[in-house]
Amino acid sequence: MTNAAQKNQSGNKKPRTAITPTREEDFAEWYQQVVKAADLGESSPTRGAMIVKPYGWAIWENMQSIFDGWLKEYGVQNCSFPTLIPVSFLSKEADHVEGFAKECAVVTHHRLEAKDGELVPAESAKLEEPYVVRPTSETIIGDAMSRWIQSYRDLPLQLNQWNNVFRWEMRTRLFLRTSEFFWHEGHNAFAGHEGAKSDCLTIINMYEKFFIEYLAIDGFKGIKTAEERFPGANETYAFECMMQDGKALQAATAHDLGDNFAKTFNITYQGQDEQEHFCHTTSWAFTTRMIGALIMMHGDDDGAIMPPHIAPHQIVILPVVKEDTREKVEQYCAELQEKLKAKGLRVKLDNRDLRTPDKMWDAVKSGIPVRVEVGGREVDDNQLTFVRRDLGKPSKTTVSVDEFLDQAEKVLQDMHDDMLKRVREFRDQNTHEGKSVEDIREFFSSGKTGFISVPTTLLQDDKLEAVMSEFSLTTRNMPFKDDGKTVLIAKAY
RNA sequence: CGGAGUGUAGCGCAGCCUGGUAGCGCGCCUGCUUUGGGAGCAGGAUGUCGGGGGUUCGAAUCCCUCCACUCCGACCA
Repeated sequence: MTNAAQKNQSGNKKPRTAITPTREEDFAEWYQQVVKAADLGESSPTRGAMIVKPYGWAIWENMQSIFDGWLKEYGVQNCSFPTLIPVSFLSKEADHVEGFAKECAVVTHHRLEAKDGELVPAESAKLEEPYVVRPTSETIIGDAMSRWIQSYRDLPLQLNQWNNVFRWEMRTRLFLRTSEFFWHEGHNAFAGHEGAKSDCLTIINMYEKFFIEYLAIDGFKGIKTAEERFPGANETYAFECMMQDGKALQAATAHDLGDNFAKTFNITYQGQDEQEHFCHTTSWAFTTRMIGALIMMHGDDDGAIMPPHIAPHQIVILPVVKEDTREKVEQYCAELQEKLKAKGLRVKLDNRDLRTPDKMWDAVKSGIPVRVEVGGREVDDNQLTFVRRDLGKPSKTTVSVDEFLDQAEKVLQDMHDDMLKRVREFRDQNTHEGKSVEDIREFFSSGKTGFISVPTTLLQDDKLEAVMSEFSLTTRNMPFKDDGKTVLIAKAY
C-alpha cells in the first residue's frame, strides 16, 4: 500500500480517491471496498450467503420489474415452486446429478429437540426421503410439466419464477458467487426442437437488449463449448462480459435442454398426428451477480457508478445550507424534488443532518448518476448546479430550474450512452486475436489481460489443455458474430 | 476441498514473542464555531480480545480444537 493510500485509510489527509485501494493497486480488494462503500450488501452469519442491503436490493427490484414486464410480453407466466426438492428428483437426470450433487444443502429432519442445552435434529423426526434446497428447479418443474402438458394444445408452456437458490460454493464473493443467490429461472416447453432453439435465441437476445439498454453493458453473445455447457443441456447460449481487470463474467445463459429432461420426467404430449411425443424444454436465467457486474464494469476509484436507467436514485439533491438560508433552501429543494418526480424521475433529497461534503461523497460512492447542489445563490437566481457522476467535478454546470427540468432526461441518457461506449471500447481494446496455441501462451505470459479470440479448430489441438491449465483459462463462448468459427478464451470469475 | 493469511469497539489497526484481566486513529454522541470536493476545538460513550476446551494463582497473550472471512487454485451463475 502506498503512503497516500495509508493516509487515505486513516482519514488524516485529504484522500486521493474515495476508495482505497484503487483498481490498479488491487482489483479484488477495490471491488469489496466499493460494495461496502456503496452499502450494497454484506456477508452474513450464514456461511457464504449474503445480506443484500436496501440500496443493493433496490437495484435488483428495478431489474426485476423491467425484465418481468418483458417476459410477460413474451408470453411467460410467473409461478412458484417449492424451495425444497425431493432428492430422488435431482438424481433422475444423470448429467444434472453430476453437475449439482456435490453442492447441495440437504434437509434431513423436520424437528429440533433440546439435547444437552443445544437444539439438535430429532432422531424421531428423520425424513423418509431427504430434500435438497433447490440449486435450480429443472427437476421439480419438469415433474409438474409432465402432468400439465397432455395435448399439443397445451404448448408452448412458458413459466418463470423469481426466487433464490442455494449452491454450496467452496469460495464465495459478494454478489459474484455466494452460496445463496437471487435470480429468475425461466422454464419453457415446446412441441419440437425448433421451438426450443428459437426460444433460447429469443431469450438471449432479450438479455442482450436489457443489458445494453438498462445496464449500459455489452459483451459477447454466443454458444458455450461442450465442456462449459449446463449439466443436462444439449446447447448453452451465454452472454459473456469483460470486467475492468480483463476477466470474464458469465452474465446470463439460456439452455436448450433438448428432450433430455422431457425423457427423464416424461413430459409428453399427443400431437395432431395422434402420436405421443416428447417435448423439448429450455431453461434460462440471470442473477443478482449482475449487481457485481455493474460495479466491476462501470465503477471507478471513487466507487460505484450506477447506470441511469437502473439506478435506485437517478438524481440526488443536496441542500447546501447556512443557518440563515436553511429554510428557503430546504423548501426550494423539496419543490425541486416534486417537479423532477413529476417528470417520472427517481429523485432522492438528502436532508440528513450531515455536513454537505459528507453527503456529497456518499452520493459519489454510491454512484448516483446526477448530483444536484442547491445553495442560497441558486435559490435567489432560481437555478441549480449539477454534476454527472461519471465525469465528476469538471462537469459541474449551473442552469435554471426550468432548463434542468427540460434536459434532465437527456443528461441521464447521455450518461448512459457514454457509459455504454466506454464499456464497448474497453471490450474491443482488450479482445485480441490469436491463431495458435502459441499465441495464447504468448498473450497470457506477457501479463496482458482480456480475452483472446482463436479459431474454434484449436479446441481439437492436443497442446491446448496444457496452456489452459497453465494460465487458469477457460473457454467463454463461440460468439455469434463470428458464426461459431472462433472461441473466446479468458480467465473468468 | 488443497495452499497461504487474518479474526481485539461500527471501521482500520497496535498489544501477543518476554502471561498480571485493553489501547490508538477514524467513526459515533454532546456543545460551540462550521457546511459549494472529506472541518476545528472541547468534553463523552462503546469491547463477554471469533467460539469451546486446556495449562496457570492469573490468558488477548502459551497449547489443543472448532468456526468465519480474505487471497491463490480446483468447482461453479
